[in-house]
Amino acid sequence: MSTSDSRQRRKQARPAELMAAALDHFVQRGFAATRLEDVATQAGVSKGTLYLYFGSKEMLFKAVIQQGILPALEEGETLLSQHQGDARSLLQALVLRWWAMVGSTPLGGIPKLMIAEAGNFPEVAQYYYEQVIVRIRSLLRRVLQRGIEAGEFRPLDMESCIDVILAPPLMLAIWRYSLVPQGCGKQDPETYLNTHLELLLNGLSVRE
Amino acid sequence: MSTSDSRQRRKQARPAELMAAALDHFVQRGFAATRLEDVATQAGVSKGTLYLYFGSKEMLFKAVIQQGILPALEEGETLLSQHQGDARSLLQALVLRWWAMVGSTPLGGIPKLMIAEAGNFPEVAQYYYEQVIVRIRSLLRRVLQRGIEAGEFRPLDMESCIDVILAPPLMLAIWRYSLVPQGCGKQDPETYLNTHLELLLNGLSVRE
Amino acid sequence: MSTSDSRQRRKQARPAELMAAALDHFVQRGFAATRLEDVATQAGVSKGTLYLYFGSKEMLFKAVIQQGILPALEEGETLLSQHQGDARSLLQALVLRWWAMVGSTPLGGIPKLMIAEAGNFPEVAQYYYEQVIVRIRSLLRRVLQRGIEAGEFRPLDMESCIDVILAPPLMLAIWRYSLVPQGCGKQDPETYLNTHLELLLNGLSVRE
Amino acid sequence: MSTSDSRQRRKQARPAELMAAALDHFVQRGFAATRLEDVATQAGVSKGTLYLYFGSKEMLFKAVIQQGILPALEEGETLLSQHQGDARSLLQALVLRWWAMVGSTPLGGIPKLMIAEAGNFPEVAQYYYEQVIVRIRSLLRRVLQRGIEAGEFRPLDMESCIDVILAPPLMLAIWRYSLVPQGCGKQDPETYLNTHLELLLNGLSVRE
DNA sequence: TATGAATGAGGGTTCATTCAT
DNA sequence: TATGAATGAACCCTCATTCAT
Repeated sequence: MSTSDSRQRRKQARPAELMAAALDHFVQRGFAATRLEDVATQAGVSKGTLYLYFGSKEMLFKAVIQQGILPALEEGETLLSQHQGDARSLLQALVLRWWAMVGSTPLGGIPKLMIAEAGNFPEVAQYYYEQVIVRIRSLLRRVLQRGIEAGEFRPLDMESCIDVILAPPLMLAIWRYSLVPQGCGKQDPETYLNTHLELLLNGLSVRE
Repeated sequence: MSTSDSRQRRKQARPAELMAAALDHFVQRGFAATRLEDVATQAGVSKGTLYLYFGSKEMLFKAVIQQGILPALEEGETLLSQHQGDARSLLQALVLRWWAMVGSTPLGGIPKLMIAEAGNFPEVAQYYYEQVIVRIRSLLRRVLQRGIEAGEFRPLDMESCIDVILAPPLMLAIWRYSLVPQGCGKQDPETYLNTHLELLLNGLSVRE
Repeated sequence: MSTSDSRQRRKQARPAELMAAALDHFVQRGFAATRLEDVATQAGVSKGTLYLYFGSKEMLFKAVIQQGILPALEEGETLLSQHQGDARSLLQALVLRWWAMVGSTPLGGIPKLMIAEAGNFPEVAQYYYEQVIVRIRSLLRRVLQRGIEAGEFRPLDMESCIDVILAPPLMLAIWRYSLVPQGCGKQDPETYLNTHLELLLNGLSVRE
Repeated sequence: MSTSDSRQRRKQARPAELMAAALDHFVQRGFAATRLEDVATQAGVSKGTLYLYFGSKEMLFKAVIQQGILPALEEGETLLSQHQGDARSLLQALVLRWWAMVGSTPLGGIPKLMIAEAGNFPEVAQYYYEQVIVRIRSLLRRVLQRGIEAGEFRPLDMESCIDVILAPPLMLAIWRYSLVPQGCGKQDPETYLNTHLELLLNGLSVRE
């Protein structure tokens, strides 16, 4: 090859580095308040370099979202297809795995970002809804269905249940990128998720 | 009199009208992406008039937040002091009243706004945390305490429980101002809150 | 009126002032090399003010062209409809009037500008062609026709003749805004146009 | 040898290829609007390679002009020194040869380029004026002088005559690189130049 | 010699803010 | 009090230029 390895490797890594820096800033300040120069600086390059990889601020934003949602999806689908146990443990595993693989990583900021910017990027919101939310809901729907059929869970309004299952983990991630960095409140994700699951599974379970 | 009543009334109402318009825009697009001209236009005045009532965009923002959180606080405190029934029904009443009086009104957008802008306005976030979140949590803490003491509720980790109680109503409001306006998903607040309460109260309740 | 006269008058005059300054710069340096800040400064306003009257640099350019071609057209049409004499004197009058009313004024730079920027603004070039060139040619065609029918002029290839009539006055104007300002050559428009007409009319005339 | 002939030839030809590509773009879009990357691409090299041959965009521009004007000069001088016939036929030959050897080739775009960029490159304009225009005018002056002395031409203002002789061929070339490529108007150079010469020589000739 | 990734100055454009009326 | 024309700082984006390979 005519270009050196280190150079090649750098070129390969740049987009990911830039997207990571961009995610940081977008999540912390929002799209409009993020200065591309800050993103570039954080990634260790100059402003112009960004444009070698992303055509515009908006395209960078979209790339950040797209790249950010893939891991979550794969995790979920994989888990569901592999799991063998009962619905209770599956639900538990889903929530805890999501936290471990997504919520607790930088990608955990994407829900906050999408919420904040949905009004400015309707088509990205649409995309996020279809690719992420619809799939996650469908995944949870199948789990609930399985639990109800197995007599583990009470039959409750399915869609509402899904929302109630999702809300606490989502709020955990959102909080992490909004008030917590400002020194407001502390989080104990372990305890929090366990309490959520405890309450949830107890709440779902059939009373004699 | 040289100034008519209607004009007087108008002048009196201006700040509130401007804040309402500003809230609309801030919630929908965020602080940075909101143009003061749009706010002024929606309020039916010119751009310059805004500055007769608010010193800057930032001060307008802070005023919007401050005015927006007062009703919620009053509601909660009133309810707690007046309520006579058991903890279950008090919890239920709190959630449903909050939705009726705050969540379902334009003020319901404030949580989304605070979440989105906390990174850009740390001192507002701090203020919001102390004035709203701390109080609401303390309110819920008292309710839970009462329920546990009365043997209605199981003793669970208090702080986590509070988070879990808050998350679904909050998400309901946030959703309402993020993805739902983009045509993503539909909401049935009644069913949703009832399912939440059903699951929650069942989850909290002591098993024999 | 609520706004003062002087302010109103200023507002009214601004677009013309800005276009005059812009014409100056566009003609001298070309579209791309013209800095809007320079245009604004020359017009005595700030950069931002330009955008109160013209949506973009390109729209300013188009406005400059459009406003710039109107006077020339009116002149020509008026002259033709009013003239009573023979074709020779009409031709002479057309050329000299064009110089007096257009070529020697700042508008005389527009042909150079159009020539330089045609490749960058095809649709403006099209517009200029249809609105200016086609009309001028048609005007000259009628004059030549009249002269031939009256036996004043020899029958020559009409379209080529028109080009040959137009070229010297055009070059006179173009020169004025290209090499002459750089200190290259001097112009004596009177003599030049007279020589042109002398040669032309002699060249057109029928030999016995 | 380590370098093949074809590579050697390539290296030798590079500057000319680059200048040809640059001429194309400069003529079509102007200096400022021309991107060096486009020039390099059209010449089949990378952007950086340009800088191996030309120190800057401006130096490339100057080289293009300098290389572009040499052939025209040689043509003219050669023709004058060789010609034996009368002034009429010499004038005719000059115009037609210029068109054949310069005007109709890519070099025909240089007049348009010089006109457009004179304001941005005064020293290039100066150079062009001295090296090209002054010489061409002096050439034509000698021809006219010869014709007047031989009784072929009427005595008219010499400098104006030169301008009138030059204008139509120049406009022919300029048109070719401005409005014609935008689909405005068609050119028939043969007819056009013949009409020009016909009118011109008739106009110059002495009446009995 | 040739490449193309990287740079950063420059300029178009937006919009919060001011102020004369 | 209300207006809206004017301002200019800020920021996105382009592209001539550099340089490590």
